[in-house]
Formats: sequence, structure tokens, C-alpha cells
Amino acid sequence: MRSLEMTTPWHEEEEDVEVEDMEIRKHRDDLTESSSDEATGRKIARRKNGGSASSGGGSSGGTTRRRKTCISARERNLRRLESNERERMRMHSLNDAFEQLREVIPHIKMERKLSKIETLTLAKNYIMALTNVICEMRGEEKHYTLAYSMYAPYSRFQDVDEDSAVDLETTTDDTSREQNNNSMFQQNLESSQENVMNTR
DNA sequence: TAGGCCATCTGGTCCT
DNA sequence: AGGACCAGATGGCCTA
Repeated sequence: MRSLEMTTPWHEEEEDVEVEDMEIRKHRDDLTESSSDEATGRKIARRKNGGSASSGGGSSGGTTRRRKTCISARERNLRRLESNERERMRMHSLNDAFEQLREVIPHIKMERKLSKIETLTLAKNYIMALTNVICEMRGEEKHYTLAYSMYAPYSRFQDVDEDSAVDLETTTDDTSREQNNNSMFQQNLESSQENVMNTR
């Protein structure tokens, strides 16, 4: 299990070496500039300008803790920065994957893009619907009963029944569109299923 | 203004 | 040992 409490951040830890010399600052600036995304650059800049990313934030209370390793503060600082950079890259690739997923799952186009939770929930429902289609084509029982709610974790969107479905063409508000994404799955799947059957 | 969503930092843990 | 992964914390942006 992971600890629920955050430990003292590296930059607040008692050190016998002065942290943040010019070299480290330069390295950090280089990392910032290397970020191609403008928004990313802004975020990092924000952190640099005083946004505390540390949690808890308590001081060490006067009790000096010596590091067990013999690694210097500068070295540790550099490793932290490199680790931050890797984590940023990792999250960017994760976001790319989300973007690709958004492109392949059918959904009503909205002004705003699908959030991550929406994307995952829609993808899950789509897989379930596809599984049902396969089962039907094989003459088997449906595997899943599709709930017409793509926001299962969020009560405000739960239990939207089919009767409450509104016309896809005339719907303008996001909530109704979202609720109908699952209906669209079914319609798409049913028509493609018919096509498959007809070509046999 | 509150709440949702997001990007980032951070330290702990897991894995190779 | 070092990198990947994970989850908590934080603060910014946006919208109702």
C-alpha cells in the first residue's frame, strides 16, 4: 500500500549543501525551453515562478535529517529534474493515446472534446456493444446489458432510460448529447450488423 | 464563485 | 541502480 501522507519534498529537506546553483537553474530553463507545447511551457513556468508542487509542505521542525546516500544535493536536484521531464513525456504519450482513442470511438461531436473519463467510459461501452453484436451474430446470448449512462461513476448522469432519449439532430445541450452517444453506438452497430447479414 | 478538468511536481514502489 | 509507474497535492483555466 502507498502511504497516504506525502513526505517532505526534496527542496525542503535539510541539506548541508546549498541547493539551486546557477547550473541547475540553467538546466531547468533548458528543460522548459525544450517543451514544444506552449501550454506545457506555461505550466512549467508557473511552477518556476513560485507555484508549489509540494504537498503537505511542513517544515522539518528543526530536526536535522541527514541523507543516507552520499549523493550530492546538486546531483539529486538534477535527477529530480530529469525524472520530472520523463514523467512529463510519459503523461504526454498517455494523452496522445487518449487522443487516438477519441478519434476511433463514435460519439456525438461536441463543442468541447471528450474528457478522459468520458473517453474511457465510452470506449468501454463501445467494446461491450461490439461484444454483444458478435454474440448476436453467433446466435448466442448477449454478454452485457448496456446501461444508457456513460457516466456510471457520477450519479448526476446515472440511470438515463431509453424513453428519455431526445432527437440527435435537434439536441444542443451536452448532457443530452452525451446520453445519446450510447444510443448512437447501438444504431451504428445494428446497421452495420444488418449490412454484414445482407452480404452473406 | 464553485466545481470540473487538466498539467505538473513529487516521492514511494515496482520492475528490469 | 535507474527508469517506469502510480497516486496525492497544487494551482490554473474554463464554464455554469
